[in-house]
Amino acid sequence: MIRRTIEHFSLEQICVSGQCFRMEQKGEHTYSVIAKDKYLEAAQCGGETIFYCEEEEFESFWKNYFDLDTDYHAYLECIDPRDNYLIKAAEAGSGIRILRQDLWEMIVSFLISQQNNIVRIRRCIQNLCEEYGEEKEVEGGKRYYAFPGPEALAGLHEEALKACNLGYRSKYVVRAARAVVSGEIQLREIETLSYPEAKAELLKIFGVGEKVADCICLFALHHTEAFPVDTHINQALKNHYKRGFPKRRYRGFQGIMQQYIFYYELHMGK
DNA sequence: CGCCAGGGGAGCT
DNA sequence: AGCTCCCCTGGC
Repeated sequence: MIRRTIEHFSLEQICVSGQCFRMEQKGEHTYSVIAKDKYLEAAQCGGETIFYCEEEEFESFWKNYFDLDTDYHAYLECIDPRDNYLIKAAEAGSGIRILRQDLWEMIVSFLISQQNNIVRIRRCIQNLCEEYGEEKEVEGGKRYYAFPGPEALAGLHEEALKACNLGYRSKYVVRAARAVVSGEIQLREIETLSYPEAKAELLKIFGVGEKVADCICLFALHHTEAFPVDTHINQALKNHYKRGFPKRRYRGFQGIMQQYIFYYELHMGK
């Protein structure tokens, strides 16, 4: 069990920020997360966060996963004080972190996300994991399912994934899995590339377009200059940035600002 | 039953 | 860059 007081960190905000589909609220202050083959429960009371895991696992995995070594205060400080909208958005979502998630998981998750809502995306991924992920067990006896690797999905027929509720996105996932297994798409190599190079590689995957590629770059590769534009962001840009979002001002970390805006649009209503 | 929207994408021009 | 068409579920 690890206790930490962390500035600009909110499990609740991260959970509903829409970048992770395997994090859920368990109790009033408690959350569970599954990432790769790992399971974590965490709680937040006041300014203190409790991670229910061994120190070794916290240090070697979760600390990096939650991006705890990054100074988000510095990002918040950069915001144009005259930009009332962004100031409000960032205040509302100041506890958001850009998680460092697994590349394959993000490819599949955001392939599934297209023309889909968050509740259903979560269900699709849960179905996928329960059906094809390896079953794991934590000490308390609690069972969970790891995310299925490309090998586990490459041999499937499209119809099999339709049973997981993926609908027409099934073929995207199966084809992506085959591309990885065949070596046509090399995940380890993509991880070493710059943002434009990685994005170009990801765009080669059937079913991956601009928006999905940017989500993968931001949430898996931590290319914080990626600025995914979906319908909500598009709406916000139309309403608040008629002359375009000031990407120059936030060069290199527009993606952080995107998350504040996305969170604000989705949860603070309009 | 029909209609439509939900964090798009492919394939055109 | 902008357009059309495609695609699957769930809610109304």
